[in-house]
Amino acid sequence: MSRDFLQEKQRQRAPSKKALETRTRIFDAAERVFSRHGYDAASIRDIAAEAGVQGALVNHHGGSKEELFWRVVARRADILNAARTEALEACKSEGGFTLNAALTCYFEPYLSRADCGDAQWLAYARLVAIVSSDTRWQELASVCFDPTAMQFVEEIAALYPPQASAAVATGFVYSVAGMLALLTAQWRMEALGDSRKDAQSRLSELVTFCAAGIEASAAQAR
Amino acid sequence: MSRDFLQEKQRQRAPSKKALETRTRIFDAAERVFSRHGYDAASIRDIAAEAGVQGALVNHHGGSKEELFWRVVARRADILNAARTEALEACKSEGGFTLNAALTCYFEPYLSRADCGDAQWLAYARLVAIVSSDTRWQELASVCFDPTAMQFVEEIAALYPPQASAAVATGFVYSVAGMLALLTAQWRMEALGDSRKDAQSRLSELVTFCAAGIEASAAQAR
DNA sequence: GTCTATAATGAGATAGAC
DNA sequence: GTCTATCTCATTATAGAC
Repeated sequence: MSRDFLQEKQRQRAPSKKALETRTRIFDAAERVFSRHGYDAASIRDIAAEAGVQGALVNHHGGSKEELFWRVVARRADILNAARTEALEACKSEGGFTLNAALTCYFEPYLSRADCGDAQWLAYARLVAIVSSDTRWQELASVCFDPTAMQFVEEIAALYPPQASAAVATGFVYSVAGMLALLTAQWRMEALGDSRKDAQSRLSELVTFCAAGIEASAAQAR
Repeated sequence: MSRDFLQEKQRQRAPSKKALETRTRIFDAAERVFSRHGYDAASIRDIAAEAGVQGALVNHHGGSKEELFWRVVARRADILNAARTEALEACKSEGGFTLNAALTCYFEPYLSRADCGDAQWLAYARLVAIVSSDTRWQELASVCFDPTAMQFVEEIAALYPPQASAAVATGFVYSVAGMLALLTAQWRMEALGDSRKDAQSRLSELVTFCAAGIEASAAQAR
């Protein structure tokens, strides 16, 4: 598997408006079903039923099951990465670049979309968690997420001496794991005694947690 | 599904030595196959082949696929929880109880087994990651992991004023997410520029990261 | 682009002999 | 306890009509 098929092949003619709507409906349905059941337990039939189309149409628009998953993940990754990079650039040009600001620029574009009631973005969060935790999706992760993550890691590492850069990279992975936990493991937090709900204050608490963690790790590596 | 079947039902007579070996071989094989492919993508046939037995025998010893998964997860959870609680008690009775010590008591029993070359414990790490990140295994997690986790959360929360307890619970979930990331996402750390390997120093860095994070979150909640 | 129908495969589970 | 054989079901994917 490679990213090749993510490039739409040259079409004979532009797709009709109706076809595009159907395709979007299928991709949205796939996103929800994959997020509910995971990759393997999700079936093309489930996805077709959720989208209100026939199974064959899912294959037509999405290709094989694995291709469909790649496409669904890549679709929002592009939006997300653009928002993250843009926030980072804005932050740097305003001269207020700090560790806390960098983490906020990375987390916020995601959390604001997911936490504020958009079911599709919330579903997408679980897809990212799946991709991030399974070596099976290593190449997909490296295509969709690593370039932007690398950019952030380098910017943050520049705040510290060179010998701390490995600690920063690891701290960033811990931070992303924390972000995904916030999106997918609130049930565990509740089970352990945290029933707070406010999304904004959870974001700021996550940033506090991760920034302190990276700061301490980098200081120890000095 | 409930935990009922985790209680071995009364047997007519004690199982033979050979039968116990076979059972262990099947459980070990299931652990490896589940960890490689995830729950859904793992098949009973794969597990049987890995154990060198017939498929029917897997059902005989493990019950249904879902029961088998429960049993495999519960098997090591008992060992792990005992080691964690014991370390915590030892630490308290020596009077050296701190946040860092508590986190070390929770992480170390796991990481020392997983990082130091034991393939079965390493495989088990991925099972825990699966259980912790999917609401489908919510009940399993609450049976196997929540009681001990709760104990640690309460001990840690006692170090802070009451209004910080929710932040401590959330910080603990972030910390466990970090521990799982260390065990299952080293490939991401390498992709982002950390190629260090030493297990002992990674444990101490993880503790540094999480302790600083919890400390800062608790301080903010004050 | 969309549908129906179906091919081809592999899954989990069990019956019953030994 | 262990094996062989088989049942039953669901899966992905495609062929071909419209």
